[in-house]
Amino acid sequence: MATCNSNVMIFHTQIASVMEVLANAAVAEICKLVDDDYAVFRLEITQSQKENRALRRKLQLIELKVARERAERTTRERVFASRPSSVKILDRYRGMTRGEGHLTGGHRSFVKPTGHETWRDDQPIAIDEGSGTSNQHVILIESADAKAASPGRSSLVKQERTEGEEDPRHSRDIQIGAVGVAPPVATEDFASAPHPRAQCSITEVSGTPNAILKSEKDTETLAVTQRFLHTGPDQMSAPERLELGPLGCPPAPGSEYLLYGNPSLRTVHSHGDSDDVLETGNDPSCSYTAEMDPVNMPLGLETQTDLSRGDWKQYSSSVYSEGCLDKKGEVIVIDERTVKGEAPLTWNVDETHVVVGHSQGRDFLDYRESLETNPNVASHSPLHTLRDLNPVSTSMGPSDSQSRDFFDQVLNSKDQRAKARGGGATSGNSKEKRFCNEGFNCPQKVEIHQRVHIGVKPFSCTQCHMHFAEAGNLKRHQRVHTGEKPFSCVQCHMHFARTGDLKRHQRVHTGEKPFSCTQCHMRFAQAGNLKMHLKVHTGERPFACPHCGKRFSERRCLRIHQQKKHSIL
DNA sequence: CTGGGGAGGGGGCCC
DNA sequence: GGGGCCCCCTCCCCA
Repeated sequence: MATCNSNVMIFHTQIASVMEVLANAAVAEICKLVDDDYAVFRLEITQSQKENRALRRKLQLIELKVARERAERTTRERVFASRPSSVKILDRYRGMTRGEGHLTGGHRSFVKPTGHETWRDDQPIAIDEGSGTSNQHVILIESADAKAASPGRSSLVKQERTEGEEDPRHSRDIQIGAVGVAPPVATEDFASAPHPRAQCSITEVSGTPNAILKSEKDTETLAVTQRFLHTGPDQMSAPERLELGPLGCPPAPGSEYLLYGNPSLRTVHSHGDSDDVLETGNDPSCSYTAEMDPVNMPLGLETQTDLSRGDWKQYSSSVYSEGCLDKKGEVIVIDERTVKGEAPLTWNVDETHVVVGHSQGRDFLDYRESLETNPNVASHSPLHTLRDLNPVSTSMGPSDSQSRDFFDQVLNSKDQRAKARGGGATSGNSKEKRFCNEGFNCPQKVEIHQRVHIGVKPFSCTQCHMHFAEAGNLKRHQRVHTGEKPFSCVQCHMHFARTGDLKRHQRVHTGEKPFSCTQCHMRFAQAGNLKMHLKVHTGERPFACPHCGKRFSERRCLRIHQQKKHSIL
């Protein structure tokens, strides 16, 4: 019995030993697994940290670039300030101030003649005073060095506005300036920097105690920038230089394009080496996904105030593209996108242009008309809606009911406009249907198309105030400034900037009049002329003189009448 | 002086 | 990105 008990004890002891060994082995295995996972986790953390550092570095490069650009502009402006004789004041807003909302005439006043590469001090420039109420002027300041390096490109374009100006941009400037944030120097043209072809686009606000400038992304950047301006980069402290980073990006090229606006009204995923991809959701039909992560968007979102008060500038300036301008010959790289052509591109980060109207006033007119015909539009217009958007809640994805409402309203507005146009070969509901119910294979096209609806016009001309939703339109527009008219008529000596103009002109020679009146035998070479002619039959006289009540079929007739009868310019 | 046609300039937008 | 079309605006000219 004793022997049996002894054997049992030994057996239990052996079992305990085996279990201990097994337990130790299990613990070791678990520890090994934990260590492996921990190593992987650490690796992932390290990679994330590297990515964060890279992004931070990219941000710092942008900040430094802004500072350099501002310093350059300050220097230029000081130089130009000593040359008042080179200032030319042009009223480019004649039409708008007359309520015509059209800039054509104004443009013609200062578009340099073909063959003249630059405006010179001794070159006569028509100064069209236009209306006495005109309160906007453009000052073209010639830059000798820039002219030498880049003939044919005006160096500085200043816009002056008087105190009566109601331009929201101006209002924002006043608002910003009132708190004494910005120094009384030049504005920021984001990518203008020392470069042979560099141009400075200065938006100067006059009529205020101090020339009010652009807002800063944040106060820290402002402080560094101001020190930079006063001391220059070499005088900066080492930590500041380190913080701003080296000049990884070369100075911005000379620019005729200002890529106005804030791509981050919704997030534009166009980074890295990958293709420009807009992660706009699965629905390609005008899908719209916006992301804004405050954690990953450190550019002063906390400084955002309230877009409803007109702080779009601050807003956009804090979220401008983190892209880096680069110039490779004639290829300008912006945010990993390349734009070929003579006209380089420039980021202008100072504000977002959510433009519902445009210079010709057509869309503004449409908006007014919509107000007249549909009072509800007044409270649901894109303008109102944009103002009402919460600047912090930038998510405009389908889940955002407010944003959905916004787009519904904008789309309705556009639809109304299309209906107002009516009758066009491609106008009407079918066109609108094509706008939004058909998919876009290319995400970039989605983005471009979305601009149609939300009115964002990120491409801005550096030589005038015009903004465009598409880069191609900007390029086309710049022929207005360059005077380039590459299309010539073989039957006469006329030249045109566009093929369509030439094609239309050639009807003069061919006698083709494809537009016929259904009420009479009249035929016309242009649809617009037919439309005007139709008023003869309808007796439509929509333009009434506010002074005598006389009505006219055309606005021009009313204007002439007012000029001659009432001495109203 | 006004009405009306001819024609060019230029922006919006789609393909 | 460029082409093309649509549309609006304006100027010019003439009856």
